[in-house]
Amino acid sequence: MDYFVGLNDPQQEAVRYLDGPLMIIAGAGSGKTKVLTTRIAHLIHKGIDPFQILALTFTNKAAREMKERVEKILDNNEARNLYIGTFHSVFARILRFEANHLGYPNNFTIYDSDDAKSVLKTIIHENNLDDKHYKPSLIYNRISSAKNQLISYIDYAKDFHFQQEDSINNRPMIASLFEFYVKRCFKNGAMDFDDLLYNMYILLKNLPDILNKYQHKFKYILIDEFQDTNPAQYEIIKLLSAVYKNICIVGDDAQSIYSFRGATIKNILQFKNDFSDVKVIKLEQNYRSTKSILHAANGVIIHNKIQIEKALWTENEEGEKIKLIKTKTDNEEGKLVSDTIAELKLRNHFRNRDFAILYRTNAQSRSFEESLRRLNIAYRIYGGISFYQRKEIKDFLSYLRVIVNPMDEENLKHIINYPVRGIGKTTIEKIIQFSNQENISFWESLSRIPEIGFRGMVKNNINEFVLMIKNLQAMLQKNNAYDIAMNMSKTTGLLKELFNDKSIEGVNRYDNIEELLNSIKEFTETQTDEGELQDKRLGSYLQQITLLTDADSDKEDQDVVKLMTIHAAKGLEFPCVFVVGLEEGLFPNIMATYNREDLEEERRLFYVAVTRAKLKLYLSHSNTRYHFGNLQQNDPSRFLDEIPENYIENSYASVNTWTTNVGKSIPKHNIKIPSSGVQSRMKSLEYPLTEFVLETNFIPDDPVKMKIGTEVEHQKFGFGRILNIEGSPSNLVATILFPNFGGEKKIILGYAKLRIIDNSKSKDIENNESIKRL
DNA sequence: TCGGAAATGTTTTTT
DNA sequence: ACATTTCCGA
Repeated sequence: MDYFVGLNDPQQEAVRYLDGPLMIIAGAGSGKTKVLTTRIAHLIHKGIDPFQILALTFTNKAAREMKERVEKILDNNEARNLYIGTFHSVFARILRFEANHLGYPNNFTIYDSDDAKSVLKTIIHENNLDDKHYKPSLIYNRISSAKNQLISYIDYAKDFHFQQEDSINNRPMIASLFEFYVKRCFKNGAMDFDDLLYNMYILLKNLPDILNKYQHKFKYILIDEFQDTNPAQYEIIKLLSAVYKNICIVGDDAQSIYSFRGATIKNILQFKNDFSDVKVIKLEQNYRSTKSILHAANGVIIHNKIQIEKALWTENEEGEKIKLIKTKTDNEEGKLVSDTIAELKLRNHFRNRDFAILYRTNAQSRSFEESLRRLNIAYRIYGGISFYQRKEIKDFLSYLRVIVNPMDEENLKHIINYPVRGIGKTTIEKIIQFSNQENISFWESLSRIPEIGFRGMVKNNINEFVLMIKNLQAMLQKNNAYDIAMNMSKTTGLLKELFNDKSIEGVNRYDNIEELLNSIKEFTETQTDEGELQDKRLGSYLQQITLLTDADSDKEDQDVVKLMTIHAAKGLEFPCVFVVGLEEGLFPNIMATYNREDLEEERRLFYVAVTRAKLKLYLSHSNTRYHFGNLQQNDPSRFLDEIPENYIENSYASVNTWTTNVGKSIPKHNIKIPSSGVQSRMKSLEYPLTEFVLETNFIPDDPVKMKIGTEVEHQKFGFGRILNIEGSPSNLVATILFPNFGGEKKIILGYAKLRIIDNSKSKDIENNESIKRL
């Protein structure tokens, strides 16, 4: 067959080996997508019905691409019938169909993590617990991690490790909150992301008929990015593949970077033991990167202890050495990277789309945005707050969700008084009380207004609201998603409310809603594939929309520089890559430096970053960086030292701003008139040394006077004691213990706003020049 | 009960 | 630094 042309031997073998368990260890850039798609095409060519092929990917985008590529190879419509999607979207589809077996409505709502946290917040308050101690996000993470290990709230309460941890942290109520949360979600007819996996497992595990049905439906199963699956996903896969055992997993343990989401590298290491006669094929030839880049990557990953043995190699050119960019500040880092992009465009005729800037945390995008904008270079940031998380979009979708599933109390409460219609807090409280008392849902209570005792305006307002929702619900059967959304936006006054807001943000919000309406229209009008549900209704729309991410709305052909986290860059490749912020504490992130497992994952993350590059790779780090509005000093990342020296070029630095005259170029007293916010933050601090006196003019002392042991005061951190001073005379760095502000901090004395408090407290007004300047 | 001011939290990564 | 939440006065 001609689709074998261009495949190397192991790739061909991986495509041809159709029956029985197959594990493909596919190094970075080894053509694994090509193998997967060709394999699917080959299966279909061999007569396997596409309806019987299930392929699970990590992102919707990967799924879409895979389908397109199979279509291209086969050059017919057969690929349309494939079951390709993410774990979450495929399972959501199945659950939507089978929901009744679990006692859920078919139109169940999917809660994203914001929805889930907001439900948790309510529950925490209902239990009279402090949400400072029982932080919703923390509770959510605990519950999520339990569900990803298929641990129910009952098991959780008995689980030794969870209980021990909770008790050490003095949070004994988590198990109980877990129970409340699960029951509330169920009552609301809602599943969170983890439920899509957990409930899928329960469905298969507890209902043999259904298990049997899907086991036979999916005769051939393929799983991409297997190293990033969690135990729940793996157990489901084991169940589904138990009859035919035609399971093909593709993964690379060196690229496992999602353990924080419950993924475990154990799955890939365990696969060989869990299935018998596993065929293992390694794809070790890299087609993506230059020798320099690949060798550098290999040189780094070798520092990890836990890994499957493999030797990645390439026939590509040697290429240029990797370039190291050093800067003084984070802004300069942005500037230098942008300048380099501009220069490369000019000299080497690269286009914007050839560049990617990859960072560890979303917060790092700012300086690059600014500098790119200054040079008029088009860019796009991926991740961060996605379109669907915007307030106006959430409000809008809340309405649609309530129409589809009025049992969803969370969304119902969200919209009942928006736009304002005179149903206030106390009214809602009363309704909640009534529903608890009668053991009915919030929505059901709304139809029994006289019994609660509402009369007059309140009664009318509620009745009007209920009638409006009911009218919209009446459309559900006959009308498509767009018709209902359009109708809703008019009858609820939502569109009008936004239209009347003529502020810049208001106009923006209106535009966003328009865009959303357009996307709904598109959803109802596009011809779906036969394999998909031919379901243009609102419920179907809502279920898929929650599972979309930023990357999924990518307009492929835009000529823009791409900015994203390394996590988001997984699976992608770019001619020129900048990996930025390579500093201790940031990357490896401070949170990941406490044990070997986390550090190794961090190193794998770096490996992923490096292997995104095809031709040119730049690594940058900055001496100082703002964090929470404070200047911090960071050492270069240890990962930089791990790159073999002969592949990296150290000389690429902004020498003029870096090595020389650090002290001279910076004003000695970098004084800011304290903002009121800072003052009030100080007020709440208590420190035994001295009573804090509120001051409007905070004049720092000359750092020269500060010694180890000196007691100082910082505008934000409060009082502290200098534990250590190091560095060159022009660039002294002090380690200071701030008992009331999280302990030790490293502070550059040249920049710091510190006042000596054990000598004098004199308010020196003479230095006012620098105040005027600011 | 609303809007502005003050206080507080956030930054590790995401389906 | 920025966003969100809470506080407070009219």
